[in-house]
Amino acid sequence: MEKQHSRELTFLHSGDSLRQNSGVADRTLDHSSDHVEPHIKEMDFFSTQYQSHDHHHQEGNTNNNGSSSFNDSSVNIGLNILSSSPGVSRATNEEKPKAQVSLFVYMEMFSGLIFLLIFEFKLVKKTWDFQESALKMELEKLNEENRRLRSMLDQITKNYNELQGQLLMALQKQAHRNQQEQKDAVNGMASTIMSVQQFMDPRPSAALDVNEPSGSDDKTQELSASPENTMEIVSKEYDHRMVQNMPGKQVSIEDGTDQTSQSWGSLKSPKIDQPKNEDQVPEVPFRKARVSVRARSEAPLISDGCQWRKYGQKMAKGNPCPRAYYRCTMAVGCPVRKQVQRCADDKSVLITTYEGNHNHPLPPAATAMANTTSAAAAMLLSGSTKSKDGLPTSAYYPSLPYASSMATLSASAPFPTITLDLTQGPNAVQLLRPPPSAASFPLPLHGYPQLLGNPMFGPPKLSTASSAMQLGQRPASMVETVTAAIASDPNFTAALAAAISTIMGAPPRNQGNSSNNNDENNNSSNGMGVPALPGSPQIQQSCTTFSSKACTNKPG
DNA sequence: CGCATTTGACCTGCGC
DNA sequence: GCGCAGGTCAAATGCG
Repeated sequence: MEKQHSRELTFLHSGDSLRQNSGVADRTLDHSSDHVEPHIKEMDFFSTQYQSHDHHHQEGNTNNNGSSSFNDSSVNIGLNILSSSPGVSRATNEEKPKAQVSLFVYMEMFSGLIFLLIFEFKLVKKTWDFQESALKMELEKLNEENRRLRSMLDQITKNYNELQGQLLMALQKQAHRNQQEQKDAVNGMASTIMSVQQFMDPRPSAALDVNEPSGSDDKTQELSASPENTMEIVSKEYDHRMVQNMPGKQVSIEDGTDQTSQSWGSLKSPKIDQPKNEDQVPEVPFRKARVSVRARSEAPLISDGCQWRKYGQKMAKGNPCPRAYYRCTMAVGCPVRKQVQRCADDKSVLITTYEGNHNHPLPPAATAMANTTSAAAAMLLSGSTKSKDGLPTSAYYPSLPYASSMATLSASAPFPTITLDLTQGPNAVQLLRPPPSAASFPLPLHGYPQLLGNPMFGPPKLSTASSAMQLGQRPASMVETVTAAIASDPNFTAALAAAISTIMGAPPRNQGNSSNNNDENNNSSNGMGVPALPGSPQIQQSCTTFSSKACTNKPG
């Protein structure tokens, strides 16, 4: 017991004096180990009584006896320790100073150690405090930046909403004008198509005969008699519907529903009823459009933030991988469905095809994808339905918020399908350049509440002359615009020719057209990313491809 | 036990 | 009219 204490203390000694003392201690131990042991057990090194007493005696010894006292203190240290208590005899007190010095050294060591520990603790605490304050400052900085961004976002949102309101107002005004000028528009369109087709393809087209203006009031009915004019009817319906629904649309926008979704929900009636007059237009089911997203993923599903329930799985022809069918379950009656299938050529590519629009608010995680698909669908639908203006309707290039790198309009799918290829590099979209005469306008706002209501992303820009015309220009200027576009861009001309050929039910004439794909590119492009115009008589099949991808679904 | 998934049957549209 | 293929339904099954 006593030996252990001695060893510890000896080990803790430092400095010359301490080394000296360690020798003293060793000698003491060697000399009196047998006697000291029972007494040491009762010793209290931490007693204040001892400390003050020892201190006092140590000073006295140092002054009076000097170093000699150290030499003589080698005997009976145990007794010395005991004699440090008050009331001991004088004879034993002679040995006391030397032992007290040793004790004092130990105590000094302890106190030094404790001081060191406290110092170290304070140092660590200071470091912590410093780091904590640095972190706090950083956090405050981030908070401040967050507030700044928030205010910017609010400002942008406000501006966007204001612009949106102005746009809606302008569209409403334009609607009334359009109704009055629709006859002229039809006449202008017919003559434009005729002139363009004669320009591109001099062969006579009997289909054009039905486009001759009849001059009767029931023009739509007459036009609907011929499937070749379905596109035009649809376009009129679309415009009328869009304009008519705008005021009521605001409600839908607010509650997150849209008529497109509802109509898409009724999948059993994809065909377009041919109205007898324009008053019946709102009952016409809207076209189904699909947005296919290609992304590399090993997971069976890409996480788009929505909740889906699988309701079916089929083996699709031409693909060894099964196609799974999912339904959005985030809200009761949500019409959105999606199909998930791995690419037959590249199993690492997951093809997710979305259909419909959500009729419920979306979580932030789902907003990006929903915006992307909505924007893509809007691009597709707005393009094809504005084709009455005689322009290549998909010739715009949205900056979709979800990093679409390539947009493909599929011609082989039963419904208009646009493919967003996320497997490509981000620069791929640069391949798709807008026509020179294009003007930038937001997407048509019909049926896409997510586009309207979500301030996260600005409205995807569409660069299209048709958009320009629809949103602002008078239909009377369409012919001029078409003429200018044709004159200015040969690619545009080729695309238009292909589109019009498609409209007229004739196979596309590849005048300067590099696309010869028969499967998906029947309505095809000119190889410059300028799409042809969809709008074949069967609306469901009216698809346009301006970029053929290897792994798009090929039903049938 | 409730919910999600699986899977075969059924429906519908389209081409021949 | 028939067959094919895509899409959907609903009972069966699995899982937590």
